[in-house]
Amino acid sequence: MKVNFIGVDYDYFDYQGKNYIKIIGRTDSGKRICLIDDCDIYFWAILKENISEKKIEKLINKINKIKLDIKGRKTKVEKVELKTKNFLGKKVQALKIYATNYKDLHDIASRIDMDEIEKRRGYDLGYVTHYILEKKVNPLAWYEVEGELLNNSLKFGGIDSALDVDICIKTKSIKEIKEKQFLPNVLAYDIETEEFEIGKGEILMVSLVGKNFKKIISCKKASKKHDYVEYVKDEAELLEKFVEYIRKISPDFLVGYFSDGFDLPYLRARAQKNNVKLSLGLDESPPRFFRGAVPTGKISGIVHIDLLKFIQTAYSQYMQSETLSLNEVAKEFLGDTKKPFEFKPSSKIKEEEWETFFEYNLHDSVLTYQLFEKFWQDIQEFTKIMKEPVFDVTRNGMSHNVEDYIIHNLEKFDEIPEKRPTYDEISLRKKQPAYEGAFVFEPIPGLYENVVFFDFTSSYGSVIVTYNLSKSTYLEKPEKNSNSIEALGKKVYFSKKTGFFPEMLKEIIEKRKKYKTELKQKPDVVKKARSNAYKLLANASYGYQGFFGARYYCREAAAATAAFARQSIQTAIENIEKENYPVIYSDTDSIAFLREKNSKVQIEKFLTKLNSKLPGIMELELEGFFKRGIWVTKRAGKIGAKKKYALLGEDGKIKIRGFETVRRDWCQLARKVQNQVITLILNDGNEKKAMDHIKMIIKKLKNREYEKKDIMIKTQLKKPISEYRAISPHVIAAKKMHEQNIPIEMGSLIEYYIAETMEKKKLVRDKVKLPGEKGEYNIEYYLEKQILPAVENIFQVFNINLKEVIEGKKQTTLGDF
DNA sequence: ATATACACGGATCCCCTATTTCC
DNA sequence: GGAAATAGGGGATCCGTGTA
Repeated sequence: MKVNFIGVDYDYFDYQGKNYIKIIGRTDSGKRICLIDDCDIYFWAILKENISEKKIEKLINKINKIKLDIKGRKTKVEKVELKTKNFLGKKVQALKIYATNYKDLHDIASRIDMDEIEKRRGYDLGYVTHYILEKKVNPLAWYEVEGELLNNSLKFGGIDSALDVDICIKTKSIKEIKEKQFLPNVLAYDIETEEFEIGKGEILMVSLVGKNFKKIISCKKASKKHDYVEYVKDEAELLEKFVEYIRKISPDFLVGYFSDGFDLPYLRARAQKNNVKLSLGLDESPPRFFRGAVPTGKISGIVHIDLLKFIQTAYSQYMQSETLSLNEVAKEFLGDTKKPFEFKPSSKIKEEEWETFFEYNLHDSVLTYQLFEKFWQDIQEFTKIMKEPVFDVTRNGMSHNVEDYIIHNLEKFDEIPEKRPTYDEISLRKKQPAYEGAFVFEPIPGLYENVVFFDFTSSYGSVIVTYNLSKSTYLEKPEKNSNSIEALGKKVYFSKKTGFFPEMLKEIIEKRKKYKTELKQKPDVVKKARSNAYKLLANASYGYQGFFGARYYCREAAAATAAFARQSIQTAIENIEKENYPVIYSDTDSIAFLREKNSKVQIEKFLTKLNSKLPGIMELELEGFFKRGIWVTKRAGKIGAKKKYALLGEDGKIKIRGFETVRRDWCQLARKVQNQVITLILNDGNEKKAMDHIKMIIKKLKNREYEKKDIMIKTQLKKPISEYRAISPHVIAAKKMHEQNIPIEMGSLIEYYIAETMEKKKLVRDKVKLPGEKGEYNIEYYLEKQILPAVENIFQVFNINLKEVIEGKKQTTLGDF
């Protein structure tokens, strides 16, 4: 039988002691298909140098005889081949050791500790990755498959009858074909529960939203019934109905928001309690959970996606939202929000309120569904580039993605994969002191006109490529013709023979450039997603080499990258100053300077000239021209504050970096006022209007004209309450919330305000009150600790001591405020 | 558990010294 | 008068959140 196929969910199983891959996907006619396949199983034993042929032959014979009987499984070395390969860029002789079962590779490897063997590698990739590498059946790519149709067959223990698919094939041959359209069947879901703690209270309702499908299952009755609501008699029936609908719809993707951490584990817990089998898998298996910071929930044959995780790694750094709550994320990407609903115990919800609750619940799934549509393109590109299944790609962090990319591109270099670091190695790496990072220029506080920003494109990435910095190119001993620099308190050397990591990164950067240009010429969603994926990959590569968990960890390379980057930026600054452009500021890879009377064309010419002198793929680009920019002093002292500035663009847009305005742990009022002051000053070029404005604000503050929402302070709880050594205001607020049974956990955003107190209290934390608590805001605190600190150093730029002005005025015209 | 360092600034912690309180 | 308690100053540290 021949069929066109795309792979979506990857899993494997053992049959008669051997491993088989089970890929669930679709045919081009939309049929659900299961593909069964296998591949050679092997790992590598890298030999020491200069081992005689005779010795090798003896060694092979010895290894060939290895047989194991462990974990109730008989396994053996099937064959051994001698190959010439590369390991960390060096030519090596290695034995390719084939075995029966992937899971036994580790045990076999530990038996092979002969003297002639230097290293053992390639047994820790996981069967799915190993299979994808071996057979090149990449997720979300199209293939023409030829094989034996299993129909009520006894093969593999009757797998085809046990699986809820249209076609089940044992693969004979497989060949890549041109990309076809794939419109996945997607179902979003969301549950509402009595309690927040997993499994503690009953599930009140479940909503399911697909392409042309809307459903609420609930045992609570509303006064008016929408046709999408389906009543059930109790929780057990609700769970059964939920399973029934999912089985009927059989989606490729079941999508939730924070569903790894809440919805799916909650459903599982309640199913256990009600003795209902949560047989969501195509083989009717219940979800399996894997340990982690947040456990991940896997459903056999259906890809369970927790969108929150993907957004976290792929998008959060470019987002405006202050939290990654469904509400804020939907607001930012869809321009839509959650429906309003005030939570209370279900016994207190009136009949007419249930209707609103249903609408609320349904809309959460609608938002989740729409967000999936929004990110589907990105998920596809990530999957295709990393060549790992959607389930993993949507959950992995960026370092993991970088590593997957490397592993799936090693073949071109004939490289044997490096192993994952052991626990001991990781602890050792973690103990290493931090190495010197980026250079930041200390600005001279002031208001400047005609500011230009130059940026190094993919700065760290370009440095790694240009100076060939990686684990495989690092030279333990100095060599003459090499790249070298001071780092980690010594001189470090890197070979000039291009390593595979810099080479891969070069390709990533080139691709990113290519798609970015194409995108500019003719925008489309695929190019946008692709360009973005390569951009993220390029940006994460530097961090990867310095990350303690990386297979290709190289502290010297990471430190050298930072060192070469410092050198590059400092040279660029010198060259800009040499042309008599005053440099105002610089941080890591960007430089701000004044163009004074020079035209934009002159600046662009100057940029070309600068670029002609840069080594390798180092390149400066024009980030932008700005009408004005302001840099301020630090709170204490007179020196210029780094990482804090504001710009007025040519288009009139204001760009604010680092100021309290952009920090969520300052109250709205202080942030808004600071923003207004900055805007007024940048637009007018002086502080006059800003001064009037701030006086008015202070007056209103003292008259208590502001609402609670303006003065709420939000701070995230980063660890369990008990672990805090310093008891700061937000910890006190969290404690209060805990006492009032308001659900909080690590990661919760704690909201509180500072209130007036009867007695004089010294510590701020003694004045903390929760939003619900009665009290009046503490005028002195908000003036002295929020409003004034936010704007004081901005006025300092004009040599105005705001405090003196305010207090001075107070003396002359008492009662003015 | 799962990219890096640099930086700001609030608040508390903690040590020291001076002053007050207690006996 | 001397020891213990308290207040306050100031640097160190913790903590959260930014920039790149």
